[in-house]
Amino acid sequence: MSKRGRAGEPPLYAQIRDVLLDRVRTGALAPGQLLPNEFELAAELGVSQGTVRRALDTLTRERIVVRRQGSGTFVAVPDPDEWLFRYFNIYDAAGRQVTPDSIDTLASTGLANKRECERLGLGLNARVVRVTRRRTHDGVPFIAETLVLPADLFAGLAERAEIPNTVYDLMQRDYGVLVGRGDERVTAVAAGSLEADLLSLSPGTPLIRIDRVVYAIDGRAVEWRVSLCHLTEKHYRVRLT
Amino acid sequence: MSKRGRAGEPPLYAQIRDVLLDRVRTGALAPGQLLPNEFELAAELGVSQGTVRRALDTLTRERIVVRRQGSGTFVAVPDPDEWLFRYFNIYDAAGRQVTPDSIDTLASTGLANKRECERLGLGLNARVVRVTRRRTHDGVPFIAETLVLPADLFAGLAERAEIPNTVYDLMQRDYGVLVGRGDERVTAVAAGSLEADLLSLSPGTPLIRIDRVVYAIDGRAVEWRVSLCHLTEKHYRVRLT
DNA sequence: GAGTGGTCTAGACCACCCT
DNA sequence: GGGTGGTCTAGACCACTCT
Repeated sequence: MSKRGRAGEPPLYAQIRDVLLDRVRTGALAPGQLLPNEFELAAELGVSQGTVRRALDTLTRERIVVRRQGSGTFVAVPDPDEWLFRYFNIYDAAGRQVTPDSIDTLASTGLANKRECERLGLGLNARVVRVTRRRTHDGVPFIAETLVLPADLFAGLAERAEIPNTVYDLMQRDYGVLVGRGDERVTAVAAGSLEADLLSLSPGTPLIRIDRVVYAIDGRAVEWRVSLCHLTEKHYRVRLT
Repeated sequence: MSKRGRAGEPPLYAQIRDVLLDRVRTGALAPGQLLPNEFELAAELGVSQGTVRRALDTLTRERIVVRRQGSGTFVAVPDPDEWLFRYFNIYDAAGRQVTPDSIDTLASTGLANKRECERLGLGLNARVVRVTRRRTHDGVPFIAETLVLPADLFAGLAERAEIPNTVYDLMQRDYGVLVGRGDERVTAVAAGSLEADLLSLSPGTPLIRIDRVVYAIDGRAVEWRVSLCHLTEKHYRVRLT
């Protein structure tokens, strides 16, 4: 890392961000841990306090760290509820975010098929963990979904006694995979006989099909999920900015 | 505006942001206009250059201004293509954003009904402009939509010879309404006989229903739109962050 | 070369949290 | 009261754009 931004090199504050992010990724800084204050970090890294601040501001926006005035800067702790809601954008008629439960969860491991390799960016002969489940609201099933995850990243996942309601904080807590962003493709489909059965519908009922790929902060795809949702008095919410 | 952040007062950079935003809103700074440089603004407003920079950084993120190193800071010019794509999140199978055209556009003015008043936050006896149209891709109609706008904000809109393909840059160019954000509710519905006719489908075909309210930067609702979309080989894309 | 925004530094004071 | 992040200032140098 050089002091002056020589040709093509990223600015100092971005380099500092990367250094700190690496410490979180490798576990040198663990979730919940208090970071040194700005002046200590600045001295250690050989930059000014303002540059450290700028790096920490970036990490705050990326939800990697949490800053509390008067207390300090902490590595963010993945919170199950927060993660459940962050990617679960279904709201009821009154505008309240819906809290789903999971039932009939089944997990297995197998060889990835062509489509799975494609969506997850895996090589040939890669193994995947597949999870199927139904999600309910007030006891009524309204989503049937399948999750596909690279088995080498999540060893032993299929053998766990229980798959939690949200897998994203599990990824971060137990497997050290930092979730960064996701990409969804939404379409409308007619319920087939399978979905009709799972969700107690007439075949042909219109459903929302959400095809989601989630990427780790380093860009690797870590989950492909397809959710078929029957939305009555509920909707999928998108904020346009 | 006070120099020191006294109890409860927003920070200086936020106050400066508001001052500059007001100049854009009132037209004192017109779209495309070059702003004074950071030092001139700082001198004029009685703050330091760093504080002005921070305000301008905020306005840049909000897409109110555009900064070009070596050239200066300009008030953003609403660009039809940019605005069309910004809120039109439909992509084809190859991942390319779809460019829609409009046909059969009809506009009229009338008294707002209860639902319209509700969604647009209008008082009783308010008038609205209603626009219906179909949108096509490669000449094939795939969306039927209705737009509802407060008539007092958009005087003469219904009488225009042509309603453009995207109304959002029109709002900003011709009516001085700065578009800030939108909120969409997505559900799946079965095509009724009307939609089936408009989009050449069999009744009962699953459609995506997008119910959108768009708000100006000052928080007023400026459009309520319902789009019924038939997505074959296309999808509605959502980025999760 | 003149002018602009982008980066980086150094230092001050304030508001807030904890003990 | 001592330590932390949040704000604000002043000034330097760099990279980029235009003429």
